[in-house]
Amino acid sequence: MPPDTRDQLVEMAARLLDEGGVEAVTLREVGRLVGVSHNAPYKHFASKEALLATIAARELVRQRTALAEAIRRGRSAEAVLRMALRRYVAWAQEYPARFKLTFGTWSIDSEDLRLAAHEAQTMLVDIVAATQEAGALPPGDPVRLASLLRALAHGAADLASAGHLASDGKGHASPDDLVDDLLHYLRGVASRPGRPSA
Amino acid sequence: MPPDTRDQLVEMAARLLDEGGVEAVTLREVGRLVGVSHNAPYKHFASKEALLATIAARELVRQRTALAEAIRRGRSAEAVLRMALRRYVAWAQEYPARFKLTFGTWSIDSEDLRLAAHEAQTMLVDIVAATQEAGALPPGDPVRLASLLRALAHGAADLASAGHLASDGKGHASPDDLVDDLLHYLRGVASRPGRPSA
DNA sequence: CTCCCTGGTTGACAACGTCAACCGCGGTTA
DNA sequence: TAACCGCGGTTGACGTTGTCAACCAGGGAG
Repeated sequence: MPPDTRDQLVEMAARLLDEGGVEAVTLREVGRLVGVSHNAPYKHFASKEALLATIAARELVRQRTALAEAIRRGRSAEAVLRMALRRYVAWAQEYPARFKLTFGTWSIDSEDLRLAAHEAQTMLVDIVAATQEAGALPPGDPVRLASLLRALAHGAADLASAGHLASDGKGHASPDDLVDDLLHYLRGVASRPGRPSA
Repeated sequence: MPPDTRDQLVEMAARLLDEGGVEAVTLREVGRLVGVSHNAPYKHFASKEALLATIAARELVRQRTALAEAIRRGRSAEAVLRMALRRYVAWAQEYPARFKLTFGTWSIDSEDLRLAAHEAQTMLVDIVAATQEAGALPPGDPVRLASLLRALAHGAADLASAGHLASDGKGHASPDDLVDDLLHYLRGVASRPGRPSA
């Protein structure tokens, strides 16, 4: 069978999302572009939010896949970690609307979404734990350390994509720079005593 | 004069924003609540986005004021820095919609907005520089270090407010915890060699 | 007195999300 | 074979929204 209508709807919605942000995604326009009536999308998605959630879930699955691939090909654990964080910020800058949608507040409560997000997080925690064992990160709860790294990558990407990083010319730092800085600092403290976890 | 219509509009819009998120803010409802006609808001704001931008600017100004106050009363530079970051994440968690609006992508290009944001950033950089001099942060470009700290606080707050931090029970870390972790690590590396700035 | 700006009104329009009703076709089943 | 049913599609309608246009009261400037 040729790509069925549902796939085309998701694809077109993603295109609109990339081109004009989430507010440019309208069910009627999506249907129009696919060549069906303005109400056809409702035969595949319960609501506009459900369609957006489908896009977000697809994006999370892709990210998990890319992460698995990075692990498979990566040399050292630290290299894999750096690559994963770099990929995260690069993706956020190339597709800011998808990024905001995927990691913004989900208006719909989808099991797919939660599962996909959980899997991606678990993989990151594994990478962090491996990097800790390699001595390139300080010891401590790997979940918490992964949260720290993820929060920094997320914040840097979000601020950058909103144009709130380095307003004036001098000390402008890209999200990549900030990720590198943090990894550098953490490696510096890796061989020292004192962990923050109680 | 009693609070003029414009102020009431901003106030009501902020209330709607807090109660139901940005999508709950509608010009017509705002006018309704204030007791004027559905088109009265257009006599004060060119568009819905302009009204939202006004709220964001107001929020930024308040933040700058609070920051200045914290500097005035703070004991050590490090205490002021920690307090500022804590305040940031606490505010984000108490008023998530204002937070997303204020630090999200601005759909309108207001000079007020840029100026207010720039001032707030400058104050943070000053605090960071003072903390560096006190030896509680590693040396290096204070602008870049401030970006690092801000990115972490922002990312942690954003992920938390979207429910993407610590999905499973075990290693759940609050934004405050992550801020503390980062400050702890940075203090640990403060007295060591090796700065990331080239 | 007249003019005009400010802040308010009502009315209209197009677009959107969503609901309801209808419909043709393919497969299941009696 | 014939009746049936659900899936994917249609058209039409409703209420809400952002926004534009036209109109209007009143108060200060000339």
